[in-house]
Amino acid sequence: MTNNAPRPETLEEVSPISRTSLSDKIIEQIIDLISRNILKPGEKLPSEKELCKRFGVGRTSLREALRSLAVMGILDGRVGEGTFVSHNNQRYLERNLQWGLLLDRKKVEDLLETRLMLECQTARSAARKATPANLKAMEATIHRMRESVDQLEEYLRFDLDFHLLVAQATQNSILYNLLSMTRGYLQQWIKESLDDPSTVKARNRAEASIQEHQAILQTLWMRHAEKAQQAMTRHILSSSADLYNHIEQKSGA
Amino acid sequence: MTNNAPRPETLEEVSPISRTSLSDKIIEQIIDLISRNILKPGEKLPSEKELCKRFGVGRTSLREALRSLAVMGILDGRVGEGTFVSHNNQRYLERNLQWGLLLDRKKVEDLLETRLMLECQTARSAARKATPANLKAMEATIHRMRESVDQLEEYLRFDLDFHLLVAQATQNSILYNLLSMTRGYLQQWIKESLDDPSTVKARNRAEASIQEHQAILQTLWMRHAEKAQQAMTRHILSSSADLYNHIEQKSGA
DNA sequence: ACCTGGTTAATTGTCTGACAACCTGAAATC
DNA sequence: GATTTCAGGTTGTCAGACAATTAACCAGGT
Repeated sequence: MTNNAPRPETLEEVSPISRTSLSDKIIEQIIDLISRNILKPGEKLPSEKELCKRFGVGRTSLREALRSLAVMGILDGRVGEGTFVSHNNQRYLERNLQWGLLLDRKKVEDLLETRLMLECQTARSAARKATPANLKAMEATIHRMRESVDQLEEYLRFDLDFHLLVAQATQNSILYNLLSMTRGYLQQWIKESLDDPSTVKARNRAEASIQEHQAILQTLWMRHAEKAQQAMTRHILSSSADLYNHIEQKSGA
Repeated sequence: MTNNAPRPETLEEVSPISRTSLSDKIIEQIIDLISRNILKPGEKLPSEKELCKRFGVGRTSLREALRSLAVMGILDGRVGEGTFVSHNNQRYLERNLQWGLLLDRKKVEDLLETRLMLECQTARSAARKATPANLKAMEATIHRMRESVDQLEEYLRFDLDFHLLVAQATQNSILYNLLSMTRGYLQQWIKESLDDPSTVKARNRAEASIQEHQAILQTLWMRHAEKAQQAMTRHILSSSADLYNHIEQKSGA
């Protein structure tokens, strides 16, 4: 992001100078403050007037920066209260992919394929790195799925939780973010497809799904990477089947 | 994004009303126009004054929207010329993930692990979907790598090209974007590590690398998904080895 | 015909001041 | 003590102005 291009040696290498706007610089500074944990999640920023004085810029530039960060989900402006650092930076990628996919619909199939890859590789990695605490948490989540098998909303939330727990067990935050955003975006389609009367009974699907989750968890306990990957692949494929039908049917109509 | 929450049936379900700001609504409208291809990539938007009249808002709100879209890489404002729809929406994800990584400046190791997963799965998918034209393009790129084996900059560019061609062959734009982003972010580390005198001779590494690329291409011609994945995995692992050394050494110092 | 320079109009970038909508907390009132 | 009211602060929005930059046009020289 910063302009540290090498000094051009020949005329070919001259690059257009970056006339970064003031708000761009402000954005970089604020992101830097957050990444160095000087601005902590949930914390309130100084007022706009105060920030204007400190940055030495007008309110326009400052506001454009704050607004951009708010749209990206990094800041959160509340009228009459102030501007706060969003406490869930983790959801940042998720939110942004949504903007991106709004640009580029039709990509649900791509998303499904990507998700399959991410999930099965995540399972593989989790089999190696998961701690007993991670696995116990997954166990508890499966239990909650079983209890809420008749409440679609809750059930789906626990389902999502399970997959996020697997991703978390890899201790790879990038992987976690990627998986979280793909799944987050698919969530609405999943719900739609389960509400679709033409699909197999949601209830049956849910119980089969619980079995699959259990199977995945077993392979993780066994720390068997290969089997974990296979179990996850099976699960994703079968849970994607309804989705594909739903999508084809919808696009055909 | 739009507020289509169900009408609350009970008091429990009342949700905080979304006081979406004007600029949020403008952003949604512009994104919608772009996604429906009414605003085409590269096209010029009306001037800010004109847009203010059409949207019926002040210049502040409009500018905050345009600025946010510019930061996300969707629009591109040029002083004295106008505001344009960015012609490479493809770069959108890349750009945003970079912002995300700035927030989360944790480990390059996570990135390397993620890259390994993406690349080997990409190769697998490419083995199924690549067209002869795709494969010929890869062949040409390997040829160029061989010719520029003594010019680090060029060589690395072709190397990157090859991997992007593989990703492109999957015909999955999301996968392509994710891979492009991870690799793009690692590029600077890769160059650093090859300049590092303590690593094995760059020249030797480059020639070994060309062999590996050739091997990958062969498996793709054979349309053998399993072998493609293996070949790519080998390649990434061996190309990552130097990187790991370089990083450990650097963080140790 | 081609280049050169200057002028002008249009456009984005930035600043300032103002007002509206809103929240918080303390003072005033019951 | 509980409730209402009010004052101050904060974000959201608007309007006007100027600066910086660009494109386009036009006249003049070669």
